[in-house]
Amino acid sequence: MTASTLSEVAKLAGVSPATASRVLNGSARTPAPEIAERVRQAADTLGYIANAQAQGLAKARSGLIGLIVHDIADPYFSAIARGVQAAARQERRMVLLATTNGTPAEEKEAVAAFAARRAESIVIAGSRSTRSEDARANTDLAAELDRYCRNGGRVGVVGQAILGVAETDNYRTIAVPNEQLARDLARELARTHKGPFVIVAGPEGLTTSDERVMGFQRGLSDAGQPAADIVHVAFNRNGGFDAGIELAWRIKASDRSAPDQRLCIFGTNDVMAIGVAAALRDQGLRVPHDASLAGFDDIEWLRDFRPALSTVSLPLEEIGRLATMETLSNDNGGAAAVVGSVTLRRSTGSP
Amino acid sequence: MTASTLSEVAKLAGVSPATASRVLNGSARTPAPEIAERVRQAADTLGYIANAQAQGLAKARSGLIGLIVHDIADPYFSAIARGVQAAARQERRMVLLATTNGTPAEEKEAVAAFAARRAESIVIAGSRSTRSEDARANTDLAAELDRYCRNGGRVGVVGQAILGVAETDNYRTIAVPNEQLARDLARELARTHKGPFVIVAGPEGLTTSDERVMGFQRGLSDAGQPAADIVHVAFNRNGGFDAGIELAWRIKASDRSAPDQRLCIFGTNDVMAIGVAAALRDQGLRVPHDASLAGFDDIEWLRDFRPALSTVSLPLEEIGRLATMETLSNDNGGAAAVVGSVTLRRSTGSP
DNA sequence: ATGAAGTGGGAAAGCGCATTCCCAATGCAT
DNA sequence: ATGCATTGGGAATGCGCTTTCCCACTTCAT
Repeated sequence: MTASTLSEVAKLAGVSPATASRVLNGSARTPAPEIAERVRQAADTLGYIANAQAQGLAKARSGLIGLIVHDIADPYFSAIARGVQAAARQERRMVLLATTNGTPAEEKEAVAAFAARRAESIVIAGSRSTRSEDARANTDLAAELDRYCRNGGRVGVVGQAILGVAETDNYRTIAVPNEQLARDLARELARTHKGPFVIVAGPEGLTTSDERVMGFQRGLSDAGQPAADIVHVAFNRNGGFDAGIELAWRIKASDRSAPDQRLCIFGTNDVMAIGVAAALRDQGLRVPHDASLAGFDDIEWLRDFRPALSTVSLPLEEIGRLATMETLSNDNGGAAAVVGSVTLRRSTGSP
Repeated sequence: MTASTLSEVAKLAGVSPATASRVLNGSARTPAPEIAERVRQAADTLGYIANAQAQGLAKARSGLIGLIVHDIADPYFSAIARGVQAAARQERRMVLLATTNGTPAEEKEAVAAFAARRAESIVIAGSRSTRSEDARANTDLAAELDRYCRNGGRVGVVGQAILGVAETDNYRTIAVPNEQLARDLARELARTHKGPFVIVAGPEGLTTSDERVMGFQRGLSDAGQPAADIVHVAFNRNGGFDAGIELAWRIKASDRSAPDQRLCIFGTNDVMAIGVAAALRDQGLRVPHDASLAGFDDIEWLRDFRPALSTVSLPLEEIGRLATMETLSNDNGGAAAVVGSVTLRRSTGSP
């Protein structure tokens, strides 16, 4: 590690480190053009690259943004990550990445690690959990975030607020209207679908899933339909597949030609819905012929899937971008709203 | 930013900063248990979190790994990123993320930024470019990497080596046998397909695409088939779609029932192939009925796509993991090899 | 001509930590 | 009882940079 230092550059240019710093790394004071040129020359010949760690120490600003996701390979999160990255780039920051598998305990660790690196802000994406076995870890996470905020860090949470964090101005949540949108979706579906509804949900206590379930049920109720059955499985493609296999039996046992017996399945996220579709196909059933199917998120990579999936479109990249800007801006007004929309496609079309 | 410091902890515990450092952040010397306990208590009540920047400065180690990808939302890269993240976590490092849209100029900037942060190693994923308009930027990138390596940084490149970088022990490339695998794929396809082949490739000069094209042609030649036509489009889903629209005309104009006129389309990556499929479907054509279709990469999220895509399976997550470990390990032996395999599915099955 | 205000460079003091070096205290063999 | 090695804590230095603060020196109004 023999990278050259500022004082080496200064010495070569025949100036003081202070002056070199001023010309190379910006400051309120601008040295004379002739001197500046000499310093730049010296820096160039030495291949000088400022040590951001030292700068961070001296300026008490790191230029770092921490991003916490469940799984970076999940298209939901990678879309958000793209937005975060874009915003960070625009604001001349770098992003630190942490993945947690969705466990609050690992989220807490990530926050601590980011705090140690003095990240200027932290963006947390991914559903919260209200399960009792996570209660302890959630409390710890909230405490860690509290501490981080008290020390001047800013945090932006995508989706739902994290329970127990003091609501300071440093802590913002980018609300995703999961419930409202699921409700809209249900109402929309109920207009044409007359048979029973089934919800393929994530584990109970996963807030995002719970909100979507609740909204969907409410939408059905709005439409005068009976509540849907709920199947709880893993909140991913394979969970959807498992549920799909199970539901296939039910579909086969019913009279599919009777509109009032035809099933409409709502997967609480797109990849689950895709898992359901795969399972049904596996069992010789066709969508929408034998059952309707809808998802949530409108994942970009799934749009070429056939039958095209009815879903709720969420501006994921924009959400990531928004969350990031929110943690960087000082205007505490106008909690920027995320707007999604019901997108009906073939998977809930006529059989 | 009022985070408490080591000396505050030390003062509260009634010891010197040196001692506090030794107990809290590990050292060859271990203070007495009774003292250690006191320090730990103090740290706890103050909510002390070590300043990683300061530690990095003092120890000349940052604990950072830089990851450079074209686009984090692309499932190819996000799969690799998952592997990098897993390895980093295992080795107690954090990952810094940079996206570059595939331009060498931005890659160079990312390397410089990582160097400034004193990242211990850098993993670069994504195809190289040999296009003449990128030549200058490539040279700059190579120079930047050279400098980084000379200063003790380690770099791991996924795919092809970057031209012009001095081959030191700090610089390693995780070779992906694109050409060999494409060749295998072509040979395998040629066993059953008797009609003409068309390659939907990325822009000329994109190394990954070029390698796959070359390998495929070689495979066809091995099998005694004439070389395939090549369509150059953008190396993404929309590029594939564009090519698909064009090819649809050709397919419609041919006698699809004649086996020796049926087209087999090779998209040089999976998302391009999906784009082609979407376009053909759009034009009322069916795969594999009206044409065969194959891709490359075996993207996880595309496996539920129907018709199931014949492709070349690449252990993307493992590649990311490998690249990372490679830059962290000191044993310079055994250039760990990536092994892929041809995976035939329905999209190239019988019409 | 003289003092006040303004310019522009350098010296020096940290930023928060690790680590070397020093030193007092202890244990042990002789 | 004496000398030597060993142990364990603290003082001090430095990592590479930013930023006050200070100090010539120049400019301008009076």
